[in-house]
Amino acid sequence: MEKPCTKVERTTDRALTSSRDAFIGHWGEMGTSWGVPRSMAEIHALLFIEGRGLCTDEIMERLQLSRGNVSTTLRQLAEWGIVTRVRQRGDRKDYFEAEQDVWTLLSLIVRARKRRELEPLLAALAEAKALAPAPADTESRDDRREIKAHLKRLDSMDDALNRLDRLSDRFIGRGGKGLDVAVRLLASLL
Amino acid sequence: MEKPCTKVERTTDRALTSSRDAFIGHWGEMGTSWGVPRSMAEIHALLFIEGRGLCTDEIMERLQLSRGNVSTTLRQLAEWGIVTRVRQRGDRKDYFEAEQDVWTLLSLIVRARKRRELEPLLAALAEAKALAPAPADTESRDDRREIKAHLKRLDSMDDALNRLDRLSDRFIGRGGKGLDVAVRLLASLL
DNA sequence: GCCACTTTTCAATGAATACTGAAATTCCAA
DNA sequence: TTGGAATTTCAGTATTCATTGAAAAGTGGC
Repeated sequence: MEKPCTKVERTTDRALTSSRDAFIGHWGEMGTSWGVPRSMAEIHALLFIEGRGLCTDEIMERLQLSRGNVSTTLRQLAEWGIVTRVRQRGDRKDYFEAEQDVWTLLSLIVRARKRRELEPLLAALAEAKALAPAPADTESRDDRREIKAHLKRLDSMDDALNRLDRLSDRFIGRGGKGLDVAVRLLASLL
Repeated sequence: MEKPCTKVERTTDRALTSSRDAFIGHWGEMGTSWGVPRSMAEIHALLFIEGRGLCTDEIMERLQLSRGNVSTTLRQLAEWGIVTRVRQRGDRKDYFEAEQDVWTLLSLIVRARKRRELEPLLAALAEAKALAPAPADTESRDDRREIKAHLKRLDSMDDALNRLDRLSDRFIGRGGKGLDVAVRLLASLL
């Protein structure tokens, strides 16, 4: 026979689950528009919002994803440092838990994308500069002007991105609270 | 018969073009990993690096894209404010030119994405909060604890994203140099 | 108001990417 | 070491998303 509290328990759980589902759904949605596979964003959201370590099977079950997908995605999230693998002794399964501090989380995301995308782009800009002709005296006046304008565009882009690169090194590099500090600093300065 | 300078001209042009192509290619590549269609990033890159107004046909020709694609993409870029439509009198064609100031460009990008993605996410977080059960006295001690932890997660996320939202309003909202100022400020503070 | 030209729309196509699931591999407790 | 449990890999499949191109709508000059 059920205790009276069972009913209450169930509605509580149901509400919690639907709140979590809403978060997971929207986080996944956001992911897609930022070039992150929906299932990766969802897995991360699930781990974040549960706030405890989950094993592969729990994640598969809850999000209805294949084992391969979950395994691969968890490894990537772990590489980015957003999720950590935890082993419980006496249990062979791996458990995964998500970084719970939001500023640390954001830092980790920014760091990963900076490495994967900003740095290659900076290299590419250098390449484009190298490819450009030098504004030598042998060129016509118009050519020299055009070349200079071209180089100026590349330089201004390079300069801005380099600034951002260095800034993120300073405020995001290693450790968690740098971003938090930077944001509070800026907010206080207005 | 060719004049001697023609040869020089051509190599200059070729070098300029290959430098531009490199930029366009890499910018397009970057776009895809940020959820921006390759052709959109390429069109923007072309307009930026040419630094002058181009018409639809020139863009189609240069990037080998269909008319429909170019037309649609230009309209979106114009909506974002990254590109402006210019009409030359005595010519029915529309010409498009890209914002040339990099900080203004970055501001416009941030602003557009904030509207399209950050703000909906904030609304979604509010929804998730509303869906969560209240930690009422009728709940068991454990339930209350779990509910509170859940709300705390949602709140910390909400708080961080709201801060970013307000910061960007302050430094990015209308006008171009806000981002530049913010970045220089932060850089000087370290 | 008509004609020539330009832009926009959208259903169909194609390309890229994510996902699956079963086989191969690794791992560890006994 | 071995057996069973867990994880990883990967070729194939599905899905999603960008792109095309032709037809429709719009636009301005005459």
